[in-house]
Amino acid sequence: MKQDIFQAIADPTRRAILTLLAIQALTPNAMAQKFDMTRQAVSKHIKVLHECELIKPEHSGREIYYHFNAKKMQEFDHWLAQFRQSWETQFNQLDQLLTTIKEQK
Amino acid sequence: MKQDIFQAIADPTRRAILTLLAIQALTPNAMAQKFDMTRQAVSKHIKVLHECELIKPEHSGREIYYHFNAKKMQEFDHWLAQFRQSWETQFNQLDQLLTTIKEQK
DNA sequence: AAATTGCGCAACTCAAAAGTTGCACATATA
DNA sequence: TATATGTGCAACTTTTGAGTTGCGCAATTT
Repeated sequence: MKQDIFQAIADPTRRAILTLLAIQALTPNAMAQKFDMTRQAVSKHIKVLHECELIKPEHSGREIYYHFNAKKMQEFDHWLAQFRQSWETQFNQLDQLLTTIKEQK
Repeated sequence: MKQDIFQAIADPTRRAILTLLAIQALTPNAMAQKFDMTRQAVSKHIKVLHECELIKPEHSGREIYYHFNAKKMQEFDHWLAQFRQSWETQFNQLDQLLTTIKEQK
């Protein structure tokens, strides 16, 4: 069952994992040590992140290093794009309001 | 209980509501008609979006128009910023790889 | 004032997701 | 080969969240 990136980042632990992995690749055990949580719990988060391809595994002997996949994270950027115009518009309106108030003085 | 914006956008219906409201302000009833869903169900989504300030109510008689709050949506942009460097780095590495392959030909 | 309309709130059901425990498998080390 | 280590998978419990039904309140309409 394919996971969706929006749900993947909804969880604080998963966001923390992504922040860690953006700096350096880590094994599941290494991640579990960072958070006060069993390895299996972290492993489930890893599974979610992996299924939606936000992270990628790199096998090295019996260890698995998970890497952050920046390309996938860009999908948020694309989703956000539809709102950029809105916030620019709202800020322009704010500017206009401020200008109007200034002129009224 | 304060909601968090990451959880707010995790739900597809709430994302659809945000997309609608970015275009124009709507009442809860108007939203419910857009989706095949009871008004109360939409109302719960509105509550979540309102609690984390992604939308703002504007009372007009007995109707309530909900507006998209672009300023709040920018928080995603800020959160994403920490990863921008990562994906630029990864793309530069891809560029270098492609260049290397090209030179080997 | 009575009826209608638009809303929000609370209680309930049902499904999904987070976390634990236990197990199986592959890779390393003695 | 025997043992230890790193990992994923499955079953289970507990919590969370989406959606419905029913109710009450405030603003309009007749």
